[in-house]
Amino acid sequence: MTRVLCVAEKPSIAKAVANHLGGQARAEAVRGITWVKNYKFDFRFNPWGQCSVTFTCVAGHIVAQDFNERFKKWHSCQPVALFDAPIESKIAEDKKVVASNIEAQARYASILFIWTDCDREGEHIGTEIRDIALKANPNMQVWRARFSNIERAHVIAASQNPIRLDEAQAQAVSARIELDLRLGAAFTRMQTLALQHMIPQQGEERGKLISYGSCQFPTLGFVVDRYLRVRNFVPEPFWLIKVAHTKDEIDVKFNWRRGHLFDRMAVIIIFERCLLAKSAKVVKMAKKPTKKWKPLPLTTVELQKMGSRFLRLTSQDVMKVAEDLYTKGWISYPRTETDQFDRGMDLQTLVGRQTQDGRWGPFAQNLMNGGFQQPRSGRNNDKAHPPIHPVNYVAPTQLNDRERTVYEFVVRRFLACCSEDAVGEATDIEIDYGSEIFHAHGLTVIARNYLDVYPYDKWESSQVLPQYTVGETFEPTEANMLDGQTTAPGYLTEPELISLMDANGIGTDATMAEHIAKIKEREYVIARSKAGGTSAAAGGGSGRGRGRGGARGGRGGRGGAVAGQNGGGGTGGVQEFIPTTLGVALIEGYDNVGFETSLSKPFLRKEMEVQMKAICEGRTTRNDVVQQNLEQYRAVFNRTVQQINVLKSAINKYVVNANQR
DNA sequence: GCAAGGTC
Repeated sequence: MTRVLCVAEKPSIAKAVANHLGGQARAEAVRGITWVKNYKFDFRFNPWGQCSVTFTCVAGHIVAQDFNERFKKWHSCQPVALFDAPIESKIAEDKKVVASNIEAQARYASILFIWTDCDREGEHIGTEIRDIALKANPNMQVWRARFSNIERAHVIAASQNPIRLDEAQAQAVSARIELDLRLGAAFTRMQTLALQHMIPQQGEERGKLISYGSCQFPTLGFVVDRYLRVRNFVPEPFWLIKVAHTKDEIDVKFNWRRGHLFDRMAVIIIFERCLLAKSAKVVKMAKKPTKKWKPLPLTTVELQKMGSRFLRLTSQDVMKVAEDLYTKGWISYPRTETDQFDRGMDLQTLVGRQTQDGRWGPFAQNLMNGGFQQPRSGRNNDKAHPPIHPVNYVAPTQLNDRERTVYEFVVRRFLACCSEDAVGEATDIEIDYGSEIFHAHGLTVIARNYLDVYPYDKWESSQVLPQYTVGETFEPTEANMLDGQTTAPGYLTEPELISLMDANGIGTDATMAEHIAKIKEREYVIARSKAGGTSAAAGGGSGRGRGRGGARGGRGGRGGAVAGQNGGGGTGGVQEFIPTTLGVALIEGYDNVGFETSLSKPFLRKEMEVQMKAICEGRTTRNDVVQQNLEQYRAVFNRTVQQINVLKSAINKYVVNANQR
């Protein structure tokens, strides 16, 4: 019988697929690792006939790249040499057993069938698996499965239609790996060696590590950018007009269509015109049905944002907890970009499992009794994993505090997705008063629907507005000219930072939390709990003043010290980030080295993403991209070394001065 | 003593 070796990217996929293909596949243990199993079964693949199958897995990348011995030691060479020092590939230390398992299994098989995730990294991991297998058995045929979820029929279809590895995608990843390694190591060594003697440190033998990474730096850049905007903020006065009218014993407040103006004289003139007009005329009275849409299916990025906003956990903690819940089988795979459920997925069964709960059971039961609605579909599909959803029911007593809050959130979100939009009635009234338009808006919530199970969204009825008719005139009870001023934005919060990283392609859903943790660890930023923290279910953004002034903010924070030393953070509300003196100095230093795009800006990472796509589409090659980027960064590198005093003076300005005080 | 990416 033909022997086929199947290899998935992770244990969960191997197990799920093996069981779909092989019924209850026999799981053989692998010496030295508990989490890899070799599943054995017979299966008929159309192209190859009846086969004896071994289904195993790796766990992400198996091959690691590093500089060779001669360049590994920090003082063995100039940092700039790392731009072209030889790089070696070898089996990662902690993956040796995984690799030898593949070698051993490959010796008995004539076909290698790769089941890594269908994304770029998965394609590269596929080539790693192939290289290891072919070394042990050069005669193997190599195939790959194309699948986008682990639903039974889909998996079986994939098993019958093997395709080839996509070499271009693997090459794109290979370019990323080389660039991240060379640039990360070169800049990290260079700036650490040049600057660390200026940074005070306590106790440690070696000076502080001042790392550079293509994701760390833009992440820090976002924090510093916001910080400078807060510091440089200049409040700006504005003026506005408010009108009130009492009808049917209801006090109606009308807001000015223009919002507010920054010109006092203009407002005075307009206000006088209003007063002269004496009476106001109703120009619009509309009642119309309105909805608050239920949330989209849950992605990783959204989970992290909601976690740091409502669950009082950092993004890294949310991910850690979600991993645990996944490993224990309570929720689905927590790393996904997909916000649409597959049409074929049996969601009702999953809803049914939640009916036994004391908190949301009745709501779930209601969905089972006919209230179920297909979830909305977002625009993203990573073709590898469904949105995050509860898989099995687990009682709260079986979980620790953090697990309980994350599980509760995942379940409530899922039930909300399977429920109905909230329904309300909006009332809009517009009046003309002295040729100015003022409006009042009212909302009556008619059916809360999904809101009953999803307390993280707020939608409340406002005061009931009285009945007006178009054309009706009245004399306002009150008309006032008020003043105010724009207020500074707050420091960058964790959900805001995650949104920025996501929008700019900094890191992946699985790594964003790590980058945030890293800039904390490097002491580029400190996190603290935002005063007046967000209660478990407060609304989204606080409606802080968003006047013209808010958009200002050039560069160059006057004055030295930035953040205090007590970086507690942890309990309380949302985390907000404040750069340390070191963090500000690094960003300002690189901005002042004055290369067209500073290392602190997200453009470079975006550009790399664009080039990776070009490799995938065959418009360029791996080597061209690597060479061209190295050349470009080498210019920045050389210029930075030449002008190292620019960086040093930024460090002086912030760090040294701050410590003298 | 460097990075970012995968996952356990």
